[in-house]
Amino acid sequence: MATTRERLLEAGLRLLLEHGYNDLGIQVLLKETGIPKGSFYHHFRSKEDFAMQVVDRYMEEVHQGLDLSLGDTRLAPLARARRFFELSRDKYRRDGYMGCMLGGLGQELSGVNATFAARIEACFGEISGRIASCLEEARQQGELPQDADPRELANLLLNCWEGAALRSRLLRDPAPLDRMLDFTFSAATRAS
Amino acid sequence: MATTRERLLEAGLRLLLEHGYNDLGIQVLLKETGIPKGSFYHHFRSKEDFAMQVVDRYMEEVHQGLDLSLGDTRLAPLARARRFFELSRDKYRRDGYMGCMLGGLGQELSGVNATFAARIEACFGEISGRIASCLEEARQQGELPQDADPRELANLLLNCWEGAALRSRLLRDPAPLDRMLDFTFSAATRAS
DNA sequence: TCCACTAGACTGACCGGTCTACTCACAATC
DNA sequence: GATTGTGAGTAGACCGGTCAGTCTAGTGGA
Repeated sequence: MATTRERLLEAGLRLLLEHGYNDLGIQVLLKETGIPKGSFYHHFRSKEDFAMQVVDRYMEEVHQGLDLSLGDTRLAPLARARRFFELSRDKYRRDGYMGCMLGGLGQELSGVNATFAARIEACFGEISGRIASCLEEARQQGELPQDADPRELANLLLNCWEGAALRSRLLRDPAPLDRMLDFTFSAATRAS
Repeated sequence: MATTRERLLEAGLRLLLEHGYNDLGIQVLLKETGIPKGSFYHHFRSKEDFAMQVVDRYMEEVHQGLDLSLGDTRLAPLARARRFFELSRDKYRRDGYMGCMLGGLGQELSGVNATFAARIEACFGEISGRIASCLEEARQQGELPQDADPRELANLLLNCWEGAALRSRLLRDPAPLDRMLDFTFSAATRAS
């Protein structure tokens, strides 16, 4: 049996994705996990602290996905980048197409909570940075135009992906994700 | 002085964009407007009813933007579509780059409230539909490849826009919006 | 007179967070 | 090796505050 802390974070991943931050009550989390309140506040300073640690946990999974895809040297660099998004899409399917937690929490909280906004933006920065390295490799190998800007392109892919993930969440359907990938990747190879 | 109902909706536009749904208390709305609770519940059945009407109001503004841009026959069809997004960007600037209310409420509520999810998706459908008509015209005039699919392309533009709007909200910066427009519009003209 | 509307006190439920009591594995002591 | 002390973790009753929503009273124009 996993530790109390791990069980809370695990449930947090699912519940925060579904409910968002403000709609998720501590009591619901505790009821779902069968863990009493005293334990929760022993392991976490506050609800906000908890959510932050859930985000950390979420990012661990994201980085695993990046390791798996960008590190797959059997693929050409551009295919590795695309593979990351495809792995993400597969993860979304397992979650019932609820989209991306970063996009969800970012939208909900960035208007009010600067700490959260900064954390989520930092997460996007991390992801975008790793994709950018991969795209730079693609550029050097001639898969992208020589004058392409890998960092800009990585941010663009990520942002468009988040938009597609929102639409996918609304429709509970992966189609917007695939359409976005087809369009942006075929466009990226064609122009700077 | 505007009517009580109008003042509430007006404040709702601003406060829902900033706080989202769950973080916005009725009391805050009433304090900001100086309107007593009895009046609120005279004009609106519930908080959810209120938010729905704020969305309706938001969509009126969106349609005005669409009228202004897509109806501007001095521009070529493709430029009209782009103009709509530029007008939206200008509106975001006036709001302090808080992104799009549809994206915000969609992300926050679509995991829990099916009524809201359907309403927001319908809004996206309306917008996308009007852009698609414009893109169809662009296709007929040869601005887009003959085999381009205007409806798909319109959805794609809108989705990518929403992603860029989220990032713009996180950064309080319009750059992601402009980058997205440059990339997608130059790509759309080039390929199907 | 009538009714749309204003006005705000009030309600019960629920919120995040605190508090004290308790359990139990394990280390220190003789 | 039995006894005792210690602290991490469990357990849930409880707290003040806030929530959406209700209720009754009053107001003012038609």
